[in-house]
Amino acid sequence: MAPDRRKMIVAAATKSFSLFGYKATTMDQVAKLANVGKGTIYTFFKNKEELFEEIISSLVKEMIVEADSAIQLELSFTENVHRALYRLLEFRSQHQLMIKLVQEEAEMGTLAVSEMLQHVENEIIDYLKQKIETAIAKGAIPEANTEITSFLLLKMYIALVSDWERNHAPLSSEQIAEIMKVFLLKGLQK
Amino acid sequence: MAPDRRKMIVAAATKSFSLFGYKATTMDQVAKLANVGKGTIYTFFKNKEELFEEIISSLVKEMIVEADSAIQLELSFTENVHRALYRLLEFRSQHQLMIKLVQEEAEMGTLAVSEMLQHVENEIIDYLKQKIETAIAKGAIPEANTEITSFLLLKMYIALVSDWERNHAPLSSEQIAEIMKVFLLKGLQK
DNA sequence: CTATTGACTAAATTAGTTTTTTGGTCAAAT
DNA sequence: ATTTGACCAAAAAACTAATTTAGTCAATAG
Repeated sequence: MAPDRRKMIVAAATKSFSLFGYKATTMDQVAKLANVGKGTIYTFFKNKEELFEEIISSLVKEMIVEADSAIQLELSFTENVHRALYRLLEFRSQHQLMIKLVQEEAEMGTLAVSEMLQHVENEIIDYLKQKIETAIAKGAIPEANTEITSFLLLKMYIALVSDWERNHAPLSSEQIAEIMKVFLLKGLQK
Repeated sequence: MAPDRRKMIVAAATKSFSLFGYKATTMDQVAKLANVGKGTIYTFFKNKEELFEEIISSLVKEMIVEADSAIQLELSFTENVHRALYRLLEFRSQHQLMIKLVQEEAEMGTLAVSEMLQHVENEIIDYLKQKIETAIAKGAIPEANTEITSFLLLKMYIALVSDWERNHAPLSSEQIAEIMKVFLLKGLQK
């Protein structure tokens, strides 16, 4: 049974990116961790960035599985939006690789990392967009610009979960759900 | 009529900060621009940062005057929130000093500048908070956590006006007003 | 006397140079 | 047909020297 070199490489790179970040991970290190010659990496991946892309791509798939598993058909659309988003942001704050990448972007501003995080954000927005389109088709919510709506939903969520904590004590899931309800359901108008 | 040295210094520093940013402005330069010996600056201000603070403090006052002038009593609360916020973000994108500081934060990450922009943001949130409290007292909108609500309102606005433009064509004032209405007034629920 | 100044200094920043590291290649080995 | 690691150019880091700058304070001016 020959070891699957490709998988070893991806596993090693994932581990190293999670531990040290993108920039501080060297291809020599990945090769050593994967018990593989450095050249072998380049038979599977064009370069470091493509290896990174593959890993992020898997990560996004994982996230979507997570979000989907949070959705329950018997609940309302609004409730499910909250549940899916909350699961996604929990994922972001609990997965070692995501934590490291967010940190690397903040501290060093590594370009490849910024691009990749932007990409992840866009994927999440696309995911939300699809859910919103389905809800509109089913007549569950009124028509709207789905691109802007999904964009704004995510931004609101990030504001509540991450930005808020810069100056205040973190909000509980229940508090966030309550706030979302005010904005999504009733609006501020009496 | 002795020239008011303090005013000359503040004027010179404002000009230089607007033109070159915080870091690239030297105290020698400010002194020369203000036709004043460098030591004189330090009889009025403890250090460079305190001089900066005074200028930002004036800026915030200007912004509040701007926002207030956008408010019209005969319009609805929601409409006025939109008008005031729009005026504030217009201010940010049109005032030379603000433009320069936002740019300096993005490009160089100057700490003193980041702190000052955070301070400006907090002042805006405080301003919104007062308006919301008044509206609640008048019974115009339902009760809510005013701290979170004002925070979220600003974040939504910045998302629509600034973040959106990273990947899309800018939204017009009318479009933004429409989106705000959906979220503040009606919610997404049918 | 008080208010103002600019030469002065310690500390920080920048510029220039050398050394080390790193992504990627490819001839040799398996 | 795969895999490898010595090798290379280019990028990054480390180091140093030279310059700049915030802030001080003894001398000066009014």
